[in-house]
Amino acid sequence: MLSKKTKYGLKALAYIAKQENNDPIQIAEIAANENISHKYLESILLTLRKSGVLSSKKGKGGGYYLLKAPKKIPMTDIIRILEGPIAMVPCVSLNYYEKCDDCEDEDACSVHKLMLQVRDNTLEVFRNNTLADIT
Amino acid sequence: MLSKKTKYGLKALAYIAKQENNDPIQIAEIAANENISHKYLESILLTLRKSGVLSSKKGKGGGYYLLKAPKKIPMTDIIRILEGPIAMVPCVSLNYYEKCDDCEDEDACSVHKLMLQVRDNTLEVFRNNTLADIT
DNA sequence: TGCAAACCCTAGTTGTCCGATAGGGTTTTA
DNA sequence: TAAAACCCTATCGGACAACTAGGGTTTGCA
Repeated sequence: MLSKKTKYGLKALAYIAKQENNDPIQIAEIAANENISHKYLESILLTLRKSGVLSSKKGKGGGYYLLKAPKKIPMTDIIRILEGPIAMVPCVSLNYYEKCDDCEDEDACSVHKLMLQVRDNTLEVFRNNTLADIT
Repeated sequence: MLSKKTKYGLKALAYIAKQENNDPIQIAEIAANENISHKYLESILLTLRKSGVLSSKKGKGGGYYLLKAPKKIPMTDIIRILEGPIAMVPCVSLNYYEKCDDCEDEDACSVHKLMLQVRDNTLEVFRNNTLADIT
């Protein structure tokens, strides 16, 4: 299941990317248009800023804006920042690999093989979609 | 993330399917070989029995056995029983559809479109794999 | 016929994490 | 200099995952 955090984050990014120019957009505007709690969205955008997807301008007339062109921002980046691993089990994760407590031999594990296939397919979708594609 | 419940369930089913004949296999044997807590596995197998994937024989020499041939049991069935929806958001789920609180127009939702792609790809993997394929 | 092997079933427990809220602090611009 | 806006930390309730406890019931075999 996709967390609300990721969902809200994606919607907010899409909202920002939709703008004609790259002027800063205020949290309040996004929150109102996408039906997201203002404070909660704030914490999400903060995460995205710290990860280098967004930057912000303080003070009156400030807000958040993209650091790169939407078509240069693949979904894999955003999902990994907000949701964490794309794989369904840590033992097939590229960026968050972890060995299972049970099962000694990964190659012999039935779940492992299946989840590898799922990961590859999901990854392909996220790699083929940029922020520009979902606006 | 795949729950342990699903993971254990898959491993147990694969273990049962691996046997030459269809004699009942005891919980204790599976638990020992797959490193799963006996009691916890018991509750998982119970779920699978109630869902019609497994049947069981009581008493001495009893255990669990498959009701159908492994190649007749698609992963979609098992995943849905143990994990629930395959989709990452309820609004793109075939079997567990639910409207989002936020977003009025699904067709205009950026997340919706993306997650539809993910669902279709994941579904394809689960449809193309049966229990026989992961043994 | 009795005992032990095995499944059957319901509840509870413990810990973690999501989703959100509270309450301020700091910076900037008009 | 005041208001607008982002910045940051802490907290919290509720839900859920992952077991655990503790028995009940059925069955096969000596």
